Amino acid sequence: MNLFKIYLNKIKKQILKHKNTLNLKSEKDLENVIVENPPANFDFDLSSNIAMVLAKIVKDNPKNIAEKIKNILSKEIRDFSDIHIAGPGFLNFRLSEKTWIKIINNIYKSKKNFGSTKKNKKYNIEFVSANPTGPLHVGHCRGAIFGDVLSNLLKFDGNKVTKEYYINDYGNQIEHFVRSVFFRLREIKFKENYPDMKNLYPGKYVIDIANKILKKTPKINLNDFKKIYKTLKNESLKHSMNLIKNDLKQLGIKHDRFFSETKIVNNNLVYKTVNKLKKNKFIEEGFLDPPKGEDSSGWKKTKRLIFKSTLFGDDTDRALQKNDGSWTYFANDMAYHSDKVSRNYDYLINILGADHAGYTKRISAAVSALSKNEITLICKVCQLVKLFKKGSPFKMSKREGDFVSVNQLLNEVDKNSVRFMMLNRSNDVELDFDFDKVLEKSKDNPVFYVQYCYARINSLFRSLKMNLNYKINLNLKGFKPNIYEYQLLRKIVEWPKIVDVASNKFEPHKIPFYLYDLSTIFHAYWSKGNEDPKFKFIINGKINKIISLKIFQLISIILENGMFILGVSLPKKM
RNA sequence: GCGCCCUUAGCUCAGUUGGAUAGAGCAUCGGUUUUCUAAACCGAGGGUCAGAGGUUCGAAUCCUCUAGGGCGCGCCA
Repeated sequence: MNLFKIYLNKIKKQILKHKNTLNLKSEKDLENVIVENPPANFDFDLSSNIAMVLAKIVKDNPKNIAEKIKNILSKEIRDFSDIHIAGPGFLNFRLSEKTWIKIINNIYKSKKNFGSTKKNKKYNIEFVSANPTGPLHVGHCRGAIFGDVLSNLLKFDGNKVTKEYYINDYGNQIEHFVRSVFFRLREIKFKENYPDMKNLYPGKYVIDIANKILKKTPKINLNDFKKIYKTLKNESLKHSMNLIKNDLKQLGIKHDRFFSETKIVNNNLVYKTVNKLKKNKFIEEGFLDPPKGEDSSGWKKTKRLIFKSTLFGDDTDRALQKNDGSWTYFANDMAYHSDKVSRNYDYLINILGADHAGYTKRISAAVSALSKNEITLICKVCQLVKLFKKGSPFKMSKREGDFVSVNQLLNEVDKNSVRFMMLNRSNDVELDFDFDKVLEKSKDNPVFYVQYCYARINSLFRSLKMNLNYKINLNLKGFKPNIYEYQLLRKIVEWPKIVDVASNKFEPHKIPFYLYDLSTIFHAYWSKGNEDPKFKFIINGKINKIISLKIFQLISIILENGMFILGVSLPKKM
């Protein structure tokens, strides 16, 4: 139900029928033709650049061509009540009232599906994947919400989506973490001082985890770290993953699948993956040069397995083995992605933080190699979140206690505001997150602005003692939208296009921006009744104009669909 | 040194596969409430789209170069 696509096709069809009149050769000539909405100061519904595109091909004046096209279309397409040539050769179209009624009824019928096009693809989205060494902090929030909303968006657009979390439960960081728990346990049990060692995790939650473990197994043997490592690791990770899952739950996020790195190592998936790529000569033994611009004094030039990622657009080839011959993080991740590739998705998406942007080329290269260039890994990088409090920035540092956890954040700020605000920017730009601003109930806070729009519509129906779904029949006689109502209608039919573009380009931020714009036009119209009583919706307890109510129903459908995608609440009363 | 992202109004940012007079919010100034929710609305001022070239009917958008800011560079995860 994308009006612009529908009329693009209708127009193309008619023009091709008359291609001899216009000296056209084939459909290819119409490739760059678009139909979109004209600028707001034109009182028209649709606009096309077709005459200008054709001018280039048939080497004629765009205004002459526009005139010819206008003649053809006004005879062949009955939906238009007016066609107008403007500017350098744009064609502007006004839809007839009859057509509008048809469109409105169609939208109303599609309801929950309005805006959705059945794309029917299978996606895998990996996001968050934070190290299971402690609870989530604010920095994780953006990617988490981005991934969740992108999933909602793609699902709304008719696709199947698997939301996945890769648990990095292997390697040095984990050992440091488990050691931290170990020392906390000794601290509690033997009153030993917690050692002042560089790599230990300082957070209080480590003590909580130690206490939980002690409660469950009070007789745990704490003499030999190596001996109890496996058990202790399992227990510690279980607890830290619970912390993370709980944080995600509070944000309204639930993954479909958790995939463990340890499992990859234990099941020899890395060997299998490496052998596969060795056959294609994408992996070979060799030497790497030390990285430039960094201190390379500790560099060891030894022979090891190397993935030739430069064959797939990376800047340098990548090591798969450490000095001791064990696998690198990348080798394991490659094996993990090999598993994802084997699961037959149409698209793989990874959501990463800005600090991992440098990783995208090599992992994309890996997916290309593994899938014989069949599958593209799409990496979306979320830039940093800058935190503000009372207008001034405050820095988080990884050192003790100096970071804001998701838990703390949600103690201060409502989940709905957090979700909306985190998406109210393109993922490519840094985001200022102001604690005080999200608490405000004003136009400063776009969440409330959009919610208020819905609340007002509901209030209106309440005043009329009507249900929001009250059946309203339109007929030509009563259908006389005013200029504000046309503005709203024109905005309403943009919704499917917004969803389409947002989902094609993986840019969920377009949704909140659109909802805000729609709300702006609504609030403006609402206030017109203050200036001029003839714009009031209720006069003497009765409906003034049927059409405005119908339009508000359409708006509420969009707000419901949009906020559903964002995972933000939509109260009927505020 | 190299890679990714960014540079649009005083500030924070949108800008739909290249389209018409580049748009919002905040801030500033001035107005609107006997009324369906003022959590709102209306008006005013504010621009060399970082700079320079190029591509073309047409560039904030595409290409090249330059300058500035952020993140990163592993045989860590």
